[in-house]
Amino acid sequence: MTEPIGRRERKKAATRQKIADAALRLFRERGFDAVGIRDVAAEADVAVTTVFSHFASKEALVFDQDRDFEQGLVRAVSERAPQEGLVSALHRELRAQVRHCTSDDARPAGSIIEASPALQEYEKAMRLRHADSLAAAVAGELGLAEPSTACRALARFVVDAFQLAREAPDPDAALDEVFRMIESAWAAQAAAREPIGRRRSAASSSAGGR
Amino acid sequence: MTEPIGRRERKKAATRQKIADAALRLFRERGFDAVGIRDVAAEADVAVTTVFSHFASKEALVFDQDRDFEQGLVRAVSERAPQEGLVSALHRELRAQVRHCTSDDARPAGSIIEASPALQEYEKAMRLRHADSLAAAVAGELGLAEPSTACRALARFVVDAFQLAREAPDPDAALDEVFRMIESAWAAQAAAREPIGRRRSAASSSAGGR
DNA sequence: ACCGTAATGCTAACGGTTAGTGTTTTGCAA
DNA sequence: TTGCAAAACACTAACCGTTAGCATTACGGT
Repeated sequence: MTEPIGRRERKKAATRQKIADAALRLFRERGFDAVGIRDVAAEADVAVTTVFSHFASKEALVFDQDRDFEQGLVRAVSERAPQEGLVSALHRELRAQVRHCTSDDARPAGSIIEASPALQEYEKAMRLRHADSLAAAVAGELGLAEPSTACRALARFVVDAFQLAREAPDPDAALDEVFRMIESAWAAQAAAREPIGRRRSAASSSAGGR
Repeated sequence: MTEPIGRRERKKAATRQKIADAALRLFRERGFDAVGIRDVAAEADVAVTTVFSHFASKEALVFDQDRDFEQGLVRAVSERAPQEGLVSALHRELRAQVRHCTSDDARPAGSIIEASPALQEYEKAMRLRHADSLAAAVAGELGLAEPSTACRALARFVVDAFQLAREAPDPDAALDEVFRMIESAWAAQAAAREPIGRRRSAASSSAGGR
C-alpha cells in the first residue's frame, strides 16, 4: 500500500523532511519572524526555490501535517454511525481534535504558533477554508446539490467552536458549551424547514461519552 | 466637536485623502493586483514612505472607511432600546449593514474586492478581529469583566452571519435564517446559565421590522 | 545505452514593507 | 517677530517572501 516507491520519490521525501526539520529547528530557536526563508534553505542545504517547490509558503512549513483537521471533520459527518446526529458526530470529532492539540504540547508547532501573531492570523484564515469543505460535506450528507445557508452556517459555527475551545482556559468545557449552542441552532433550523412531519434519520442529541 | 483643527491636521488629512483617491482610481482602472504601491505613490505625488505613514498596508487603502462595521456592531448592543434583546439588536444592525453593502454597489470598493481573492482573504481576517471587539462589548453589556465563551461564540456567529448573508443569492433571507439559528443558540446558552429564576431585562425575540 | 522528465540549483528580479537620514512645514512660545 | 521642537514628508537603500528563467543532475522506463 505504501511500498512501490523508487529511489526518486524516497529522495524527494527525504529532502522535504530535511527542509521541514531544519525549519522547525530554526523557528524554535529564533522564532518564526526572525528566521528567513534563505536561512531555512541554507540550514537544510538546499536552494530557496527547492523550499518553495515543497511548501507553498513560509507558513506552510509550520502547518505541514495539519491536513488532519479538515479530513477529520469531513469524515466525521460522512462516516458517522447511521443514527447518530450530525452535530453529535462533529462534537465527538472536535473533542478529540482539541485534546490532541492541547495535550500534545510536545508537538513543537504549538509553541511556535503562539509566539507569532502572523501565524495565528494565517491559521484562522486556513480554518475558514476548512469550513467550506465541511459545508460541502454536510450538504452532501443532506442530499443537497450545493451547500445551503444553514449548512454553511453550521460549518462556520463548528470551526468557531474549535478555535474558541483552544483559546479557552478549559478547552473541554468551552467546547461543550459552544456545542450546546450549535445543537440548539441546528435544531431550530431543522424545525423551520419541516414545520410538522417525519424527521430525517439523523436528528440531534449531543455527544455522550465524556 | 470637529472644529479645533489647525492647518497641520488639515494638510495631513488632505494628503491622506489624496492618496486614498489616487489608489481607488488606479485600482478601479487596472485592478488591485496590477497596481503597485509605487504606482499609487506616484499618482498621488507623494513618497512611498508617506503612503505607509497613512495606511498600514496596501489592503488598508481599500478598506479605508470600513470602521463602520465594527463601530456599528458595538453601538448596536450598547445603545439599544432598554428592553430590546441583544440578538435582536444585532439582527437589525446587520440587516442595515448588509443592505448598505449589497445595494450601494456604487461604492467602488465592492467591485474591487470581488475581483481580488487576496482582498477577500484580508477582509475575512479583518472581520474576525471585529468579532473580538463585539465579544468585549457583549461582555460589558452583561456585566462581565472579560468575554465569556458564550460571548465570544455569539460574536463569531454574528460575524459569520454577515459574511454568509453577503455571499448568498438572497442576502436578506439568508441573514434571517442564520439569525434564527443564533437566536436559538443564545437562548440555549442563557437557559443553561439560569436553570430556573428571574430573567435579565434583556431576553430575546427576533427582530420585527422587515 | 538512451531519452524524457522530475528534482534541484543558480541568478535575478518583482512587489510590499521598513530603517535610516535629511528637509520642509507647522505650531507655539519667548 | 524670531526661534525652536515636533510633525510631515522625501529619498535612498535595503530586507523579505516569492517567482520566472534557465542550466544541471539524477532517475525511470524503453
